[in-house]
Amino acid sequence: MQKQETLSKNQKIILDLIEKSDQPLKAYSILFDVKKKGINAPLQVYRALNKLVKIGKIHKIESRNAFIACKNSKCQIAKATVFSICESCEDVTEIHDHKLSEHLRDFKDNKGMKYTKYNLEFFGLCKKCI
Amino acid sequence: MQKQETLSKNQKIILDLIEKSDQPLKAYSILFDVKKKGINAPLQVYRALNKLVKIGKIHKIESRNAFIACKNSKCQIAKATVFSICESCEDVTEIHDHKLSEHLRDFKDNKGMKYTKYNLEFFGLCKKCI
DNA sequence: TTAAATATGTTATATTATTACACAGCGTTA
DNA sequence: TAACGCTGTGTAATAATATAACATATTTAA
Repeated sequence: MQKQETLSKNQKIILDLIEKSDQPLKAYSILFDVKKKGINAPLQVYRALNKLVKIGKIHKIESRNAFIACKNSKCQIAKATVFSICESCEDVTEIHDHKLSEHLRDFKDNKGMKYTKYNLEFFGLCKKCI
Repeated sequence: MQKQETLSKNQKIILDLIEKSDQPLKAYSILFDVKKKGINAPLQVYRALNKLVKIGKIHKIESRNAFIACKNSKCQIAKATVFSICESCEDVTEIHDHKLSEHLRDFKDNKGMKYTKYNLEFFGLCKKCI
């Protein structure tokens, strides 16, 4: 909870914007929208985005280069993310599936690698687009 | 098998290069390397890459914007990919884990979405970098 | 109260990817 | 065989995504 309160001015502006959207936003579309709030340069946006990703307030949809708010209040750290993406309407939903999370969390390869994070993206067609 | 033989000139040149590397290559580094073979423009590279991804000969590492050859002869279609990525040395390995694949293949959300594809990337530290 | 860490603002530039246009080769089919 | 669709090539221009470098301010903690 206190994480939210210690966000800086730019971070708050950008998180607000992303939280108002239920779909992922792209960096330059964010930039366009926050110009009226005095944020003028891409770097200002990317700095805020990077921080927000780091603290788990938002996630990056890697295959789309876009950023979506995390609705899971428990998810303070962006270390385990699962998304479904409709390839027709581009609707993106974050998935919280206990069983799946367990499998992913418990996964061990045979190379002795130590995992700290994962990102899973499912692609297909949503109900509306089938 | 016959897919390989029907690749075009540019597609072959670029697949050869990627297959010689055990690590992912970036589009513009590929472009640099194939200039001596007469491929001069980014678009020529991206067109070949897109085709090779589509037929499953290579995969895109989304979090790195890089392309790696698929070593799995069965994997003709890029529809189910799992990678481990070392965040220190950037070593990337494709993972084939039967049990994990099963769980991912069988996953159903509660939204009636029809999945055709997924991509999973694990991040952490490899044995050498721990 | 100084140092370290974090954030800001700005300019320029690097990196990644696509649009648009002209044309070539190949197999189908009418 | 000619017309067509499909896939691929080549080239130029440009769009979209992201970072480097520098100067300065603010907050935090010792």
